[in-house]
Amino acid sequence: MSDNEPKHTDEDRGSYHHGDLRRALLDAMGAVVTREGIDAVSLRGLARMVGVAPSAAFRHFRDKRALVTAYSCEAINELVVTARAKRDAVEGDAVRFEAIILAFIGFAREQPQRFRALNRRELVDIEDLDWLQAGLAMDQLVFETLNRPDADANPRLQAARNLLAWAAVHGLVTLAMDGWISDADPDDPLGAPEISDAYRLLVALVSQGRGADVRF
Amino acid sequence: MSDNEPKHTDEDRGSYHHGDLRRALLDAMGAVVTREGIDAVSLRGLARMVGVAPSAAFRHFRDKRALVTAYSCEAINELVVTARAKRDAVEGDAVRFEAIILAFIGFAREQPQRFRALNRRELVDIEDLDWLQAGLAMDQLVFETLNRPDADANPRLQAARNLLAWAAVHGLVTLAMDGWISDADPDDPLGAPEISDAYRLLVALVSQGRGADVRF
DNA sequence: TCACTCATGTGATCAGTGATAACATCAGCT
DNA sequence: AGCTGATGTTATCACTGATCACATGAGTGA
Repeated sequence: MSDNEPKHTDEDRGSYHHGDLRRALLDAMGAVVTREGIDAVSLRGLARMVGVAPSAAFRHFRDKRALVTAYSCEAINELVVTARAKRDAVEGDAVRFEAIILAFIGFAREQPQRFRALNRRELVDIEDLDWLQAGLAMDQLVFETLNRPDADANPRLQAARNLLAWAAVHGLVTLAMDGWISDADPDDPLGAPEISDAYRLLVALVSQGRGADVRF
Repeated sequence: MSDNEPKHTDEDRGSYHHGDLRRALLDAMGAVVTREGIDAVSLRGLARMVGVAPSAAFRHFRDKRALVTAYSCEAINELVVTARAKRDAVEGDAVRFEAIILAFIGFAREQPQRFRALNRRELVDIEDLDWLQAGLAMDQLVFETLNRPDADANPRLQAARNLLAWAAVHGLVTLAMDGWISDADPDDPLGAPEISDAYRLLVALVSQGRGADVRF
């Protein structure tokens, strides 16, 4: 073969030395995060996986924080895209609201380590423009779905409902993911009947402004 | 002075070499956590603060995880004690419920780094007996307060309400603490009017089973 | 075609980390 | 008095993030 590669043995290949080391590092990081969580990520480990010297990573990321930020960015964007798609696939305010919630819960349940990494705000560079933009997109998605026109509601009450809904979903997901409540029931869509009950109550509250008349 | 101490210069003093190195390490850790967060804690750093060789710490803690576990234990126990005291200082189910919630929110707002450390479940040894017991005490406190006798309520609905309340409070606190929502308003008891609104809505929901008729 | 340049990767090295082992020391008991 | 065990020290290891000088090769312009 005429293209005698350097010492790399992996499936890199591309134009330059490595091809796209930045991508390769992010992909390797994805694998590590999925397998062992974001705290197990090390620059040297990623470099080893990709077959490159540790210092090479610093050509593409100023420091580890920048790497984590870029990873977080991509994860947020993916979450936003899939959530928006699921929301836009259905009609009706209440259903769309529910679709968004379920998209978040689904993401958290399918890729717990990835979702958990998203919320480790202290690990990212909160000045990073890409990251800020991704966060903005997520906020916008959430609020454009929650803040639906609701003629006869007091706007302040409506805001309170939305924040409470956001917090409750976040809390349910976080508590389950961190092991404070079990969500291992395979028969239940949300992992446990109690969680599903709480979720239904929440939906009823936000959709109808009431909760007492939910039937179980 | 007849008690010629070893080379320590600090305010240790006690019976043996150091006095109570275990305590001193935990106290030093408390200082670091409060100032810079739990991720900034290093065994060597603590040993340096206390004026002792790094390896000395391993005489009192099997590894770093054990140290963090012990710290978490003490923090949980303190939270439980103060929350229970605040709850028992008032009368009436609804008021006691609110007192517990406010105790948790207060702890989180007054000692954010400490509270955040509490929730880093992946950092502790979840087999540790002391830690398990502390967690049990907290669960018990929460549930003995939330699960008040409520004759005419469907138990499943009641459980859903309680879980939703727990999750919502946890979510509000977490979101605020992690900077997803601002809670820096000095005029508001919970840090921001939106948070207070959401909190009032939650209390109304859980206390009365409704939310639509809250006045703002 | 040739030389220049800049992006990319290498190797050596640094300080800091958790952890372990061999050694030293002191308290308290017999 | 002397033994023993708890406690602390010193030395060392493998690992981490980070930085430096240096090498190499892709692409460009003359």
